[in-house]
Amino acid sequence: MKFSRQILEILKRNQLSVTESRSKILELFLVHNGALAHADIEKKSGTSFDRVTIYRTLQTFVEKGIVHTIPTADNAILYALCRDECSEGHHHDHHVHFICKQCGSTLCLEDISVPELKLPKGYQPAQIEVVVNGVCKDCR
Amino acid sequence: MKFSRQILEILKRNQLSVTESRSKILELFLVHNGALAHADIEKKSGTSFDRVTIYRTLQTFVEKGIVHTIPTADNAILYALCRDECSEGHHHDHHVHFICKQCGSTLCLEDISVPELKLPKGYQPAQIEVVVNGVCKDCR
DNA sequence: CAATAAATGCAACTTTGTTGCAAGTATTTT
DNA sequence: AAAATACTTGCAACAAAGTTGCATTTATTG
Repeated sequence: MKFSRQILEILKRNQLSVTESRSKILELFLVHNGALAHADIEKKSGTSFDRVTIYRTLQTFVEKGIVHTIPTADNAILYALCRDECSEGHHHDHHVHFICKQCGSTLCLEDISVPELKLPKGYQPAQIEVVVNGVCKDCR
Repeated sequence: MKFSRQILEILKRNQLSVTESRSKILELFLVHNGALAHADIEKKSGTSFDRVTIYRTLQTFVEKGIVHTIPTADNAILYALCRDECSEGHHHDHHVHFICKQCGSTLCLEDISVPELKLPKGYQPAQIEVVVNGVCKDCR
């Protein structure tokens, strides 16, 4: 049960007790550096955790703002690490996600800013999700 | 079994046989003028159709480009009518959807153009989905 | 109107996600 | 450092969402 300082730090900061499943799942996100679906985690963790535990862990992470969900056209829920700026319950208002058609991996492009949108009269925007589909730099 | 000229026209144009479920579901989309989830259709059609039929009808409509799916944060698949410009299999490359927090309805804002995005080097965009969350003009 | 092709409904099944509760593990307190 | 407390986990059972094969019904074509 020796996990990196970083992992312990993240969990502690969010007032979560440090358990093996949380540490391990968080490690997966840190290592993978992209979005993961529930199924990915189930596989990559080596089937060691109960399905329910994974569901609950992800849910907790979302609530704490450690991770956020990404909507996709084919309706698989994807989860990705938030940057430090994400505070509890309040994620970035603008988010750009890139899904590669080839390798299927999903990346958060948090450096890319979402341009202003002109909405019709009367529409008040609160959050904007942008999902770009295409070919990533490794797959060309 | 008297459905509007428009409905027959859409089905015919897509080489689909005119059946009651297809006509009725298509009518729902035309009347509702917004996005519908599978569950909405099940309710609004008056439980007259089998669940499976609805799944298959929606799938067919998506394949033919009559309808497209909208990714949402809470991962319910939404379907919305495509404009005429959507040809088979090739939908709009840019799409703006607005989901109202209050009334929950989802609209396609196809008149709104998606601004250019600057992606990091090597990333080739193919399709851009923009989902805006907020308050619609009727709910203010 | 008959022949053919396609769509529907049913049943059974798979996959995905949820809930309550007993047992186990982490944290806090002394 | 051990006991008390609080939280997490895994199991079982369940609910919801989606899929597939096949017999029956419905639409289209000549």
